[in-house]
Amino acid sequence: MGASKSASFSEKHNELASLFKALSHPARIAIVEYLLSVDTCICGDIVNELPLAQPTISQHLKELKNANIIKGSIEGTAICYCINSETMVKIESYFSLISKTLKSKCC
Amino acid sequence: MGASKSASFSEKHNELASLFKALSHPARIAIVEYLLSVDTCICGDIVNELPLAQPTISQHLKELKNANIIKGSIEGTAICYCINSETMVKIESYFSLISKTLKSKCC
DNA sequence: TTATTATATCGTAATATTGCAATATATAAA
DNA sequence: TTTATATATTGCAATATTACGATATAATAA
Repeated sequence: MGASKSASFSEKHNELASLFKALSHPARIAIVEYLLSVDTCICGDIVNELPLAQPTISQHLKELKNANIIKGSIEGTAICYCINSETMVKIESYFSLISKTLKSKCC
Repeated sequence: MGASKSASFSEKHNELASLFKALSHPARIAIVEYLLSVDTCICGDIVNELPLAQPTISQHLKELKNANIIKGSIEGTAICYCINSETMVKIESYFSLISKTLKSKCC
């Protein structure tokens, strides 16, 4: 058989994996970095920033939103996306803990 | 068509995406956390720690090694794996920078 | 109401990932 | 050398992801 024995793993491990999966595509990294680079959150022009068709970008945005990496709110005809800093801080803390744990080790 | 327009994205975005892809499976998160939890790097028993067959785990270990998340060295019959702290620090720095950037923003 | 514009959803083809049985490889022990 | 043990590789079936044309939805403008 193949694919997805996720039920065999802990909730925590599955959640972390989902979070990283959302960041595991160059288009989604590019979206995150684009949102970081603009000053405001009015971002109706993501489609013009990436070499992908509109439905594809819409799909990537949906995945980032489902993973709580970005937030979107309706702003007239456009939708205004921005980064969810809570999630970013959460990931930062995770790796900070890992670094700390590693410092008290042999390797 | 489908899958992988990675050539359209920057080297940096592709590298980051690969790194997160390596962490995007619960089994691989479980491996990383197991390696963190043991004191030494002598880790010939990863197979017994996870609900997956030996070839599957071997494959996951290979992916983590390719992404520089873990290091492995031959230790007699067994192979001794441990976390590559350099990579972990690198990821931590990336999210630290993101957090900092977000602090100087409106949202 | 009828465009126009921005975004989402559906359907589907191409491709990638996951998991494992079978098998190969390599080292150590007998 | 033979056997036992640990890990890697191969091949393949099941499943998931990616990309996009076509189309739907929703809000504003004319």
